[in-house]
Amino acid sequence: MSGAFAAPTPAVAVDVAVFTVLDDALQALVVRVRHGTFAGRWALPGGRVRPDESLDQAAGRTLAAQTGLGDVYLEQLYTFGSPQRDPGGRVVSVAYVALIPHGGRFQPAATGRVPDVAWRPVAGLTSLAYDHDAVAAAALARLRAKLGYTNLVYTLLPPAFTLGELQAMYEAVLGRRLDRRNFRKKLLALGLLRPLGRMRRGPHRPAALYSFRHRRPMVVEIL
Amino acid sequence: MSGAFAAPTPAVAVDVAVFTVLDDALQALVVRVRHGTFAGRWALPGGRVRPDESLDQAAGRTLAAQTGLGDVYLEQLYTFGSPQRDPGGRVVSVAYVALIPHGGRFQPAATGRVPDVAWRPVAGLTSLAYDHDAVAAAALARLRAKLGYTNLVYTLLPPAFTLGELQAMYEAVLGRRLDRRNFRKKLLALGLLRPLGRMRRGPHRPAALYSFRHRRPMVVEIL
DNA sequence: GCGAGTATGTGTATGACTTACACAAAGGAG
DNA sequence: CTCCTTTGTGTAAGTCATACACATACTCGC
Repeated sequence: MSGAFAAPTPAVAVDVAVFTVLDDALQALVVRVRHGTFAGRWALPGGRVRPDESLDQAAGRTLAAQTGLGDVYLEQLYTFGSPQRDPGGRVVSVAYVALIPHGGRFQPAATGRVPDVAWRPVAGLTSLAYDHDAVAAAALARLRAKLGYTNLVYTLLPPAFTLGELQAMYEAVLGRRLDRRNFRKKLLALGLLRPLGRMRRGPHRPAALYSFRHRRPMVVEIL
Repeated sequence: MSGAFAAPTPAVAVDVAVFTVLDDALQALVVRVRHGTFAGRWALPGGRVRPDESLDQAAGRTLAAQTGLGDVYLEQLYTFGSPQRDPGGRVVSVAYVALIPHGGRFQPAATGRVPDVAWRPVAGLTSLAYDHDAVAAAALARLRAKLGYTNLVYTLLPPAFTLGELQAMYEAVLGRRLDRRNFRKKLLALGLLRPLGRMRRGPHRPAALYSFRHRRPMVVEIL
C-alpha cells in the first residue's frame, strides 16, 4: 500500500485505559494525539514497546511519561492487531487496564496551555482515535465483570474509607444502585475489611472507617 | 547483548493451545520444535504474524499449517512479552486457546516418521519449549473458568451427544466428578439443549441424544 | 435363554443464600 | 431547636444448591 518497504513484523505498542471514580462517576483518562491522521483527537495513553522492556514495564513507563502517574494497578486486557487499526502503519497494540484511587493528587492538564490530558466520564467515552473506542469498551467490560468476583475495588479507594464510600464506588462502576443493608451484610461477612475504630466526621452522622485487610488482587465472590 | 543491531520493535508471533477431550482426559496438542535452542523439544503450535493478516487469522493459519486443523474455536488468551522468553531474539507472542471435538478426524503424526505432532494429557504437560509451560497453564485456567459461565462445551462435542457424554466432558476438563441428577436438572432447566428424539445405542441402556440449540459462544451460569 | 454387568433415568428434603423492606440515631446547618 | 441527610440495624420469603437411592434397559458371555 505505502510505496515504502513492508515491515517484516508489525510494530508493538501498549495502550492503557486508566479508570478512576471522580464525582461519583467512573472516568477514564485520555490524552491528545499529537501527530498523524488523528492529530488533535483524544486517545488512550500509550506508546511503543522498547526492545529491552517487558509489556508490563512498557505500560507503566508510557503511562508515567504521558500522565505523571506512578504506582498504579495494571492488568493486561487484550491485544488488538487488525492490520487496518492504525492508518500510519501496522501496529499491534497490547491494551492494559489501570485503576487508581482519586486522591486529587493527580491533576491533568498540567503540561500545556491547551489541555492534553483529561478525565472523561465513561458514559460519553466515544470518538476516540484509532480503535480506542473498542479498547475502552473492552476495558470497561473487564472492570465491571472483575469487580464482581475480585476485591479489585481496593485499587480505587484510599487507605481508609467508610462503607458508604465503598458502596458508592461499586455503584459508580456498575452503574446501578445497591441495597445498603445487604451490601453491608455481604461485605462484612466476607471478612475482607478491617474496622479501624476511627470515625469519619462530616456534615452528617459520623461513619466508621475501614481499610482492606489485604491490598493485593484476590478472587472472592462479592456480588 | 548480541553484537548486532537491536531491532526497533519486537517480532510478533502467535501460539495456540489446542485442547480436546480424548480417552476421558483433557489433552493438548504439541508440536516438535525444529530449529534453535529448543530444537527437538515439544512446544505449542505457532508462528510469525504476517504484515497483512490479523492476529486471529495468524492463529488460524499457523494452526492449519502445522496440524491440518481447520474450523476450530479460537479465542485470544494473553500476550507474553518478556524480553527473555525466546533466547533467539525478542518475540512478543499472542497466545490463543483453541477447542475442538475429538472426532477422530484428526490424526497427528501424519507427516514424518518421527512424530512431530502429538496429543499430551494436560496432567503431565510440562517441560515445553520457550515459556510454553506458562502459556499452557494460563490456557488451562481460562478453559476451566470459562466452562463454568459459558456454553463453550459445545466446541468440544460432536453435533449429537448424550447427557452422559456431556457430563463426562465437564468432568474431564474440570478434573472432578459431578452429581448426575443435579447435573441433568441444571442443564435441562437452562434450555440450551434440544432433545433429538433419537437414541444412542451401545452396550448398555440406550441414552437420549441431544444437540445444542445454539452453536455460538454465550455466557450462561452453568456450574 | 438367562444371568450379570453397566449405564440411563428420575424426585425430595434440607440447608444456604439472596432479596426485599422500615425505622431510629447522630450530627451539621440554619 | 428544627430540619435535613447519612449511618446503622434484623427479619421474613423465596430461590437455589446439595445430598442422596432405586428401578429400568440393554449387551455380552455363558
